[in-house]
Amino acid sequence: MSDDSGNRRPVGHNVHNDADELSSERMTEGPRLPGVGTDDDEEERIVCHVDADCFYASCERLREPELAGEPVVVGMGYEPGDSIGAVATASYEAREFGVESAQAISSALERLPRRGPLEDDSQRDETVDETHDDDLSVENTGYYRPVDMDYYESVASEVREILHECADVVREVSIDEAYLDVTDRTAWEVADGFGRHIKDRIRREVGITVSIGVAPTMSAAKIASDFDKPDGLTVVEPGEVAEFLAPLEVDLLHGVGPVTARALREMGLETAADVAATDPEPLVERFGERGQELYDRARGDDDRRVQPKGEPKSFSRESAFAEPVENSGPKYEQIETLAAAVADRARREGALYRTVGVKAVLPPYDVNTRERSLSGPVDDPDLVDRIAHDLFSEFESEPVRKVGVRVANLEFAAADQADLDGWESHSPTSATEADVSADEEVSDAESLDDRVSETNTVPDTEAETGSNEERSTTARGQASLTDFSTRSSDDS
DNA sequence: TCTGGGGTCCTAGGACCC
DNA sequence: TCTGGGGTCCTAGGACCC
Repeated sequence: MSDDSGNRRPVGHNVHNDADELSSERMTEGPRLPGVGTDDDEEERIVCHVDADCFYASCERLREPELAGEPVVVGMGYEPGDSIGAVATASYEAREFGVESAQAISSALERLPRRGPLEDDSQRDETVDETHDDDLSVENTGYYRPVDMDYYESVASEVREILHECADVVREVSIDEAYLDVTDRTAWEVADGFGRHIKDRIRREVGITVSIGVAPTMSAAKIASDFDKPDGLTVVEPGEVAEFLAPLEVDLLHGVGPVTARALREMGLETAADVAATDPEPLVERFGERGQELYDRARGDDDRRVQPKGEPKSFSRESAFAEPVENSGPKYEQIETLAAAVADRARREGALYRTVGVKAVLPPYDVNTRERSLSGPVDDPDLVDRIAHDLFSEFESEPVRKVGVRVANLEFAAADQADLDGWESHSPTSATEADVSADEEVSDAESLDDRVSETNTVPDTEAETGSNEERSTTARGQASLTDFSTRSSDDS
């Protein structure tokens, strides 16, 4: 896009009494006890939101500099043979053709045909895009590249390193986005210089551009980083927040999607200012807790502190069929593949899971989920497979356009936890590893299972793979216990 | 918007317990 | 017997985000 000479300050400088602007409505804490050193909550924070510009496309340009200035689309599903898929990221040049992220790849191709030798329908995957020299109808075409997460991850980690050098607390939101608490690293008077410093470092050392928003709250910082994209830098000082937000359409507020936006408009609320000025009660009635949050955010109230992200809550894999599938064969095959992938992921990440779920999307777009929880956390790919299979059987004969498998209720076997419980010393056989669950049902016979699986929580970190033999024997031993109460009803 | 993939959080009803 | 209130866990679905 155009080079908008970088940054600008959005709203006039405050002449507000900034302190109350943010804290006057604040909850009902009552008078704050002075000097009670509960938290450092007291202070105005300086929050910085860093958001890479069309990150995947920028990464592709990094290793293929010829793509600079050209329309670039990164996505999946447009390779010969694939027919489904979506745009993950479009460069700004590509966006001018109407290509947007999340768009079906087919409509993207309509708006911006693919550049390259595609004339013959030879199904060769490899020979894509060899020639850029035939400048014949090149004008309105673009470069398409498949998603390469490993590479993007490597670029992202370079960026992360810089961010961690620039702030004490960093919350990575996604591969291309992070919040920084920079309260102790800068001051409002020089915040834009600080932001520029981060941008410059990333550009110099990594080679991509980011947009940055600096504000006293996370939500305002987030919106600010979006304000002047790409390559933007927007600083919203404490007194300016409400003013900065006021003119924004409601759907620009974080957490307001199409559904909520429509509902708000039906309530006559078009902008953040409208929301800020309305009576919060109907909002709460309509949207529950989110309503209050919405109201607060629209007014610039947001007392969340930037915190590091913490452990993941679930892992999942899903995949869509080119067209709805009715035969059970291919569906179960997919389920199996996904179950294995998910279980493998969990194991690689050192996670135990206590819940296994499946997803079946039926035409037109009917999303169904089923899940089952075990009595204790396990690491057991076979079990994931069996449960997934079982849960999915309900959709066995339905047309299905997409299937998924998920594990949740994760537990990460922390090293110190092992020490704490003294597991290592007193269960050398690790006989317990054989998950109760290793035999079918698990869920009934709670009291029995409970005790057994309690022991099964053993952080089985290593030593996993070697002992398969033992494991299965033990499993069988326990199976007899639980079998007794559960088995007979289902099988046969 | 005829809709890919990987996540998070919230809600609501039911089961179950005390 | 037709019955309070509170708490927690489980499941399904929905909205949202990148």
